[in-house]
Amino acid sequence: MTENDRLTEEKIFEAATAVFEEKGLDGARMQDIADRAGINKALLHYYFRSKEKLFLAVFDNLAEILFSKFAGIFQQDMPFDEKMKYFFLEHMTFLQQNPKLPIFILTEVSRNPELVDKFLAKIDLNSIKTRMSEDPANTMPPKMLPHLMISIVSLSVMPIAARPIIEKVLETAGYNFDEFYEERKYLAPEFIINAVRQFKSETDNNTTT
Amino acid sequence: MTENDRLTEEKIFEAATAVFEEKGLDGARMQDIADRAGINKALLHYYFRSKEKLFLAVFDNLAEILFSKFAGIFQQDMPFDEKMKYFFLEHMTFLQQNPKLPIFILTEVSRNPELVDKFLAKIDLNSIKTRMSEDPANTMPPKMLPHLMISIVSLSVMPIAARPIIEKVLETAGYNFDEFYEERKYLAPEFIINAVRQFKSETDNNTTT
DNA sequence: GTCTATAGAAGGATAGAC
DNA sequence: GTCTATCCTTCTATAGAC
Repeated sequence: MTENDRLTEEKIFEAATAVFEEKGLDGARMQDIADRAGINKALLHYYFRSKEKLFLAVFDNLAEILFSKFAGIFQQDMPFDEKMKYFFLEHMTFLQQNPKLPIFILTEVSRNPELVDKFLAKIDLNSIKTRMSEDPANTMPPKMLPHLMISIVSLSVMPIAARPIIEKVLETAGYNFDEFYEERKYLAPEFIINAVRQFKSETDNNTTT
Repeated sequence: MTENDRLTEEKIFEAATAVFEEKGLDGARMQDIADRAGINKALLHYYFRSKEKLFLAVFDNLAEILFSKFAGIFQQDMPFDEKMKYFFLEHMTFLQQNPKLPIFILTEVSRNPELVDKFLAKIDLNSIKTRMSEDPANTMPPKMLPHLMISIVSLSVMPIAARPIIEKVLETAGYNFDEFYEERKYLAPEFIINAVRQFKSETDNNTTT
């Protein structure tokens, strides 16, 4: 029955992931998770002891997924401009398929900052930094790197995190969110590339002056 | 006792604002709000009937504050570059003083999108659009305006919304969040201005070709 | 208007049968 | 391993005294 075990535990885990992602820790109900998994509440506790432990397992997994997505893409070995185009295409498509993920992580982390430590340990930040600083960025002071990286992530994440608001505003102006989002996959990297190129030439000017 | 009424209702409202902002709708407890306001639970219901009604009052007020902040700043009458510098300085300082506000609004709206309608009615989107399109942006297609505006807001909001994560990552690299945040008040507008300037010259090239 | 006391419902967790 | 039944706590909400 080990096969059966695995299946049940997995069904619970998937159901819990969906419910926590949708409702958050406080809004999630063990009953909802049980219903969604097609079993009863008692089994949840048999497999995961408590709501908190179940939540931590789910959070851990989701945080890993979200952050390995950053890391994986940044670590691609290609020129900066290509990397930007590749990142936004991949990352924004990923978020499209996981629209609740950013808000879930941001909210839970905001209300319980200790959660951050758990998943940051898993990520090799240095290798991302190295990869990023290989390209045009090496013309900028190291201090600028965090700004650049956070700008990149901001442009990618916000449209999904604020989707209900953006969608309504766009509708008011006669635009469609899905179209907007597809456009943005291509415009966002241009935006970054332009900003960096401009910055680079400014730095060059300063240096040559 | 009308004076006293106003005071009590206001105390409750302030306490509720703090608790809802911190814990969200599901995590907030009427008991916490009562304690914080220095009264008892029964009085909450005397003034606001139910938790939901109290929440709606609080949400409404906070959404108004957050969005009037956007609108007010964008409506300033000054050249585009100045407007950007002014916006990031004002807005990021405002968020610094209200760090829980963005996550609160984003989370509640994400879990109950109907909330959006309520506060969007209050905002004059057209006047913002007009103000924005007066400047360099009138060299870009109208379709680009939403992208630009959402990019601006993204760069301003994300550092606060993701603060616990960013803070830890920065620390790992030997940087300090507060310093980073102060730098960003000045770097973010440069970033936008550069990206737009570059775009503008590209458009010009295309036009002259 | 403000309080104490309590109703009534819901949710997390466990006992015990199969 | 899975279920039913139930305990116990917590939370919203109200009744009723002052």
